[in-house]
Amino acid sequence: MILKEISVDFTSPVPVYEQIKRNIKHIIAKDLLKINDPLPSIRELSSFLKINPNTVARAYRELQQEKIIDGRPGKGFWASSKKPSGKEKIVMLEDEFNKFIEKAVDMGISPESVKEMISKYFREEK
Amino acid sequence: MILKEISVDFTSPVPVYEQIKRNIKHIIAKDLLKINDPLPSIRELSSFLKINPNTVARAYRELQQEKIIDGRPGKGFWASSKKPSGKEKIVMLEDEFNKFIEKAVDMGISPESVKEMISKYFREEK
DNA sequence: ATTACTGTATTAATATGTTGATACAGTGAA
DNA sequence: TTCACTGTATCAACATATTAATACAGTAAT
Repeated sequence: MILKEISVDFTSPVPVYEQIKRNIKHIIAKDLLKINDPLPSIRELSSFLKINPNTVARAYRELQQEKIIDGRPGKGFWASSKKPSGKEKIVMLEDEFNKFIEKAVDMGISPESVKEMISKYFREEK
Repeated sequence: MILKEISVDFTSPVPVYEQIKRNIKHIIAKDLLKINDPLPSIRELSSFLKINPNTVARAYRELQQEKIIDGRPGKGFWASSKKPSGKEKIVMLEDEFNKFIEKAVDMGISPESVKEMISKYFREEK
């Protein structure tokens, strides 16, 4: 069971439902949860974490909207077989990159410097 | 005067003080405000925008903490001569880029795909 | 139909973030 | 000092976001 893979920090400014989302995403990314594998039920996870079911429900609902997982009343939730395609993910990534570029512009950094910083980043990566 | 360069959208979810910060940053980035040039006083800008002085004060205080501007009671605020150096800005940019990469990892996107997406971005830029 | 699980909806409590009302304090010129 | 401007601090009002209490509804096995 993947329950032990999930933990939250109640002192963090990051909302609990958001921490749960990240946990699940990591679990799926690491392939600890394959297509159609069941997630812990909302009640199971909420009592494990000692939080309200609605908090877990919100995390699951948003993951469902993002097509990461799927679920139905009475059946629970499972890792979606319609996970976002590579193409869809790239579109999401482009959106994030645009936000990053916008921040750079806000800082008054030239596109050339941004480019250089990134080249350096990938060059130094091991 | 740079007053006309500053405007806020009260229907936006972005807080007014944040909009003011961005305005000022853009103005300085575009060199409409050079080192030691005075900013409108807190009261002047707040009455121009028809908002509370505290809202402008918050924007100015945070810009001061970011070393973008400087100021003193009785003297007003002015564009800082100690604006973040190119090196400091690059460090800030690297932090932002790391967050971006972390998001990509969260999405389960390989570093190669990220690299490719970015190359494409700069290739298509005009 | 009953049981024992599932998720869902409604509403309230709580925490946090944003803005405003108002009074206070620093600076420099007349 | 007095005046007219600066920024600052305190507190309250308001909005928004997060979490909880609680009741409701779907599914499947018995």
